Amino acid sequence: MTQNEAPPTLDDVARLAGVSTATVSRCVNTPEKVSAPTLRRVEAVIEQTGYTPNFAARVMAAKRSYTIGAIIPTMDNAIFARGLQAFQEELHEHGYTLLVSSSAYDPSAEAEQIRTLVARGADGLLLIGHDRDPAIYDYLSRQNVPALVAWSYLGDTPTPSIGFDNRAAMRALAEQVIDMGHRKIAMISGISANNDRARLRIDGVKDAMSAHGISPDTLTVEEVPYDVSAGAKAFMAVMANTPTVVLCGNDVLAAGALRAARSLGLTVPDDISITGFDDLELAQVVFPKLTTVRVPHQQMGRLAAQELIAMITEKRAGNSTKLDATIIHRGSARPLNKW
Amino acid sequence: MTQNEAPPTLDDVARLAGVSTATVSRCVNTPEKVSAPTLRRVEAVIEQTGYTPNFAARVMAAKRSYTIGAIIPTMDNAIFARGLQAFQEELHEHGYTLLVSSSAYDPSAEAEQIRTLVARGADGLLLIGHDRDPAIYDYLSRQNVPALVAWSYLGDTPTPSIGFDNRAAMRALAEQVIDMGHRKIAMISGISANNDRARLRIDGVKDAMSAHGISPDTLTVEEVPYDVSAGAKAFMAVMANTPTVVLCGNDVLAAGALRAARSLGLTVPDDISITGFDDLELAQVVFPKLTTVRVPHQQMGRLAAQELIAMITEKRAGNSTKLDATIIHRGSARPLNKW
DNA sequence: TACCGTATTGTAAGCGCTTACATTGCAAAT
DNA sequence: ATTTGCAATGTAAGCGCTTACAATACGGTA
Repeated sequence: MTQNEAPPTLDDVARLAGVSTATVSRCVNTPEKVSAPTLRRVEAVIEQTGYTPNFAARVMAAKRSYTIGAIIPTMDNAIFARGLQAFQEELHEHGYTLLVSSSAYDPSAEAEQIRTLVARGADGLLLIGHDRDPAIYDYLSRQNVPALVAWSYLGDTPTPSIGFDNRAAMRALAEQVIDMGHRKIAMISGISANNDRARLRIDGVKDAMSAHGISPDTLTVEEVPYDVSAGAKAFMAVMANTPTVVLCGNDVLAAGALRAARSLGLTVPDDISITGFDDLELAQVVFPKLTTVRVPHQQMGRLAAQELIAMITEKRAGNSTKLDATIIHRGSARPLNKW
Repeated sequence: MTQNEAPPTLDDVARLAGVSTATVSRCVNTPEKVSAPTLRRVEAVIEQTGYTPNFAARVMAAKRSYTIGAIIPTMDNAIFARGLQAFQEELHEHGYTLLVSSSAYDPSAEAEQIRTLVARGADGLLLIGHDRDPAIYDYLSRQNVPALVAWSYLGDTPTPSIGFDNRAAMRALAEQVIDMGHRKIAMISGISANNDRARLRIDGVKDAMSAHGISPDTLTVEEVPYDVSAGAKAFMAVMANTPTVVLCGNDVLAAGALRAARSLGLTVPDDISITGFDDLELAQVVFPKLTTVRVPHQQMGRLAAQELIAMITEKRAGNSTKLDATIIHRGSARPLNKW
């Protein structure tokens, strides 16, 4: 059995094809610079030996890895999956590879992952949200690694971002709910520390309340991790204040709230309205289907990839783009009709 | 502003600390071989310069990357998320980094990803399921990269695996359903081509039918991609044969089936029983909660990590482990009471 | 006092690739 | 026939690190 042989190197290929290493390298990277006969001969040898370029060596010599790193807060639920999928596809079409790691919403884990990805030669980084130690941005600029923030658009940030206005989106949803007659509002939010998305969504609700003459102080907020059971538990907690609507910072939390409501014998939306955020597939799986905010995941992912690649190849600062999030009305919220 | 400077290298550190490059390398990798004063001095310089070892250079010189690659069929739904999370955690505790990529259930994409990960110097690979071109296994053994299969345990495979017996698990569930009196059975399966898990689950149902004197030919099978809408559509299709129970190859498909049932005005489980597989979080979010097969995701992930690390460090063939999957009864299936 | 073993550090040879620069060959221009 | 320009190829210098081996220093032993 063929085994334990060292894998073929570029030198091996060069020797077997009777050309120099430079030529083999050209065949692999810039075939248009090689004459047709030579190219054919070299490719035959590559095929026959099963040669694969050694990535580490390539990165070292070229100082370019064609690799983009992304650090997302979690892989556990689908929040980032669709956007990341689109990001990855777009990258792939441009010859880049995506390296993903998850930080479990832990800032220091995130910092470590960022260092790891940079050390691995990532040409650029995708980060989620703006909230993080400024030292990280310093480090990145010192290492000359372009970074792009997604999932959150803020006006004037030093690091460019492709995202939507979490605050305005949540405000829009809250205003519609208020227009339905709801006044006693509760919110189940993700943990807002180090998470601008969560924080801004809470702010958005308060904005809507203020704008409609409802004191934001009357908002009951429960902050919990983004998982179904936590959402259910939080629902129990906020119900102590007898709200008529529970706005959730995320569909996963809303799914938990829905489950808790059912277990309390409450019918949604007749007894209580519940809304989500993100429009994950989950939103249409639960019953009733969730009224929620649709986030342009795919578009965000694709644009982020394009912008990041442009930043890398054109060696320029990135441009931010604000995308629109839209309210989707489904069955989980309805006008209040008992006064 | 400090910018555009080349990041500090090991040579820089050596010069600033007044030692040789070998000593700096030792400080980083095997500090116990360096005298305390030297170590202190070097560490101070590292701290002060913000030196991070260049990963590519390290891999090249050491021929060891402390990186494990995993190629999963999809990140789109949560099927592999929990297991992978556990895998990653266990790896991390041993100083390894995980590189994940998804093949979108496409064999040739998978093959490409495998090559990519090997070229990147992965010390070992985690693969999902056994079904793939033998040439891939050849390639891996030629490149001397250990691989481990997860999510499927088959008796005597050349490539070791950590998983459960998909066939037996599905058979067990099917037998319980048959014991409930069901005779007209339909199945919504994932695409079985190149997917032993899907295939074996179908086989498991047929086994159960045969064992109970029901002709396996009467099983209606609909194969669709693993997503909710596909599950819903497939449900419509299998209902043409008026089954009393629809076994789904996966919770995601079952969630789709549930949704379709509701849209047809059918009550689950009174009008029809539906079961899932995997026991994802989703299984408890839908209504009614799914009767399903619990897969030991976490345990599988952790064990896989341990075994793979052992294969790498001890340079030995891997051992397979068979884990147990258990049936979880919740509300989506019930005994047939109308004869 | 001469010698040895051990602990610590240094020297330098690669690891497999890319790429600036040098060389070669040949058709077109003079 | 000589020169020029360009396309194709080769030469060789690194990229930043690890590690086998060599060198050194120092305490202990005979």
